[in-house]
Amino acid sequence: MNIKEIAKRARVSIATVSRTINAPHRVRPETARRVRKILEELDYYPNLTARALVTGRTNLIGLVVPSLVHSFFAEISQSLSRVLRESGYSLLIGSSDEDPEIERKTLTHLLSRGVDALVIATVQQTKEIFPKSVKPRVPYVLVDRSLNGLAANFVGVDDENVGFIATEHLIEVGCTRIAHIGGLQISTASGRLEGYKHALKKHHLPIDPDHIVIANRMDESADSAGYYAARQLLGLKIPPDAIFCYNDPVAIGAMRAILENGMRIPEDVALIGSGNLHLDTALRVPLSTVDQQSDRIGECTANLVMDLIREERPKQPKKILLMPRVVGRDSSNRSQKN
Amino acid sequence: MNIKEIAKRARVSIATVSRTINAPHRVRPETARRVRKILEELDYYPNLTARALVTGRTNLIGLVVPSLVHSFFAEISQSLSRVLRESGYSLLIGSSDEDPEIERKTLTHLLSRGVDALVIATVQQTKEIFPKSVKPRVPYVLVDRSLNGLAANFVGVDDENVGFIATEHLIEVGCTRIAHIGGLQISTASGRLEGYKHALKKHHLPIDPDHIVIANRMDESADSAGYYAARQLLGLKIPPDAIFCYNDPVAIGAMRAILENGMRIPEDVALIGSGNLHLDTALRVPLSTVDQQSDRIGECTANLVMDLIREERPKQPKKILLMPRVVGRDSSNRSQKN
DNA sequence: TTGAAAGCGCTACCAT
DNA sequence: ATGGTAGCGCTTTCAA
Repeated sequence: MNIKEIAKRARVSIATVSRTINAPHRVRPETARRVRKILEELDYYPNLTARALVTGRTNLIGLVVPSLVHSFFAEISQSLSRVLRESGYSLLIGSSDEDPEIERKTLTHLLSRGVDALVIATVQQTKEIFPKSVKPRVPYVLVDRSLNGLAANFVGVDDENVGFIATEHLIEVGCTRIAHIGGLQISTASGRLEGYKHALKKHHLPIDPDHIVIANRMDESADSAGYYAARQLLGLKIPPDAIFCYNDPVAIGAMRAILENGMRIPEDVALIGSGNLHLDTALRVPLSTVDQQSDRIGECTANLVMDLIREERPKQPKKILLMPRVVGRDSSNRSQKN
Repeated sequence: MNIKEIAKRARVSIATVSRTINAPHRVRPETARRVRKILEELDYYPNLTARALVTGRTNLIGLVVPSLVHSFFAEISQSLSRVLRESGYSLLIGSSDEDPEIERKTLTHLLSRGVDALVIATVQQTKEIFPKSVKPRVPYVLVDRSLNGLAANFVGVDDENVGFIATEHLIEVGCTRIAHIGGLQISTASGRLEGYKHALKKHHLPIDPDHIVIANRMDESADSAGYYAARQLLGLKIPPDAIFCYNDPVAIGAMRAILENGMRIPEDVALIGSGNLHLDTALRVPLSTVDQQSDRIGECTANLVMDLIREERPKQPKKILLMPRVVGRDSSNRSQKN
């Protein structure tokens, strides 16, 4: 069923059918009505592939995330998807499985598909996120993770701030030997580490290199990475009395290690993560965390993306920083003790 | 950058360029080499929209899930995405937000986009999942939830079996007053309910209507639905000593209600859910569950979908049933007591 | 082995 | 207000 068939049945030209669909005001009401009737009778839906080919716009937005299973990215995808859908866009989702190589291939593929814009939570660490000379002809937005020295559109939180308020929170509840389980070398990890150090300095607490451990994975298995990192910390001669974890999955692994070790949370070791996942409250010990407004990230990104598409010529990249916020729960609740 | 430009620079016709890309054996090796060189120099990637228009195949698979945030569907999406990507397909994902109306619109939209096949975890309850007379011209596969009386391709678990083995597990650990918090009127919910009853009958336990409560939501907020349903059960004169929950999110809510009520799990009330979510082990009480092999669902679906696309003429619909399996954890571990 | 050309379904321009 | 038609970038005959 195509526009030609409709035209034949309605005894008008295909141009008129097209206008009835896309610019009804340019068709005589009576004609439009007749065409519309046929359209409905035959349950016609335009072939969006053909439309895309001629207009040069697919109404497709490409999204690349490290993992769909990680709630944080799932939440972003969900809200992004909702807002875009309401404006007639569809989401072409690719998971990079935390692999830079897959991410690059996926980006190339999405570009080849003609997406109107790209949204990327990158796992790459270099500025050249696109394969050499694959200059994206479309606007793109980085979410959650930014890239040092790359002036790109960005939506996320200020990670140094995340690290700072999380650490300061632990200090405020009375902890003094605060460790950090960090992530790999990406912006979010280094930002949070900086914030952590910054908070310690401000409160005149020493920065002990032994108290900083890097978890070697941050995807679904961040859990076990957090577990081993925490064990390492607990094995120190003077173990920490608090741990700020890179994110909630890491914190969940750390929680397991601490409890297995016969220690109590928060009495012996207080714990805070980041991301504010849905299930945080249902955990062994309800987990304190830093809320990163994942929904808002999705919404803001959707709106930014649509703005970018509408723009004629690329403007100055926009950075949208959302405010992180500490959500205190049992895992850091030492108020009774201090 | 298009095929025409390549042809000009390589001093061949566009047909030859096309053949070099799609059927190299039909081009003289020397010519092919020359063309390929230009292709690489200019970093050419074919316009897949144009290709789709002429071939009639987009290499796009549409996926509609009730929610991306629900880990179970996220896991399916992830594995589906991986397998399809490896075969050159992309996933066009739409979340229906548990709303049948949005689901129908999304389906129409995806069809309009020309997806080669559809994968649907439907929230609809009638056989007519497609809007009236929008006859899908493409194969589709239902996952997780089937539809009574609709002979469609299906991949999922045998839900009656899920209910049966979950309930029997509770019986085996010594529970006798076993309640069920069920889901809304979809196949998975009614299947599990049947299995629950079946197990009770087999073991000569009474089926008490008061012990069957229906949670009115099953998405992210299934948590709170489970909470209220459990409170209702705990308020009975003789409260149950075990609850089989429709799924893990519901069980998590029930867990909260039980603990808040000052009762112990599993000593006072044993608990089992379904879905085997990643975080089950990290919960307040590690949750017993029924594993539904979400990864395998994704993989099987991907393979089935590709088979269906390759088929010339639609064959008999295929039903792929995976074996559910009880995963016993603390929440039902009453072995010491019995 | 290669090239010319039709045509996928649609939009957009120009003409009427 | 409507129709004719070029052409988006590609694949696929058919001819040479």
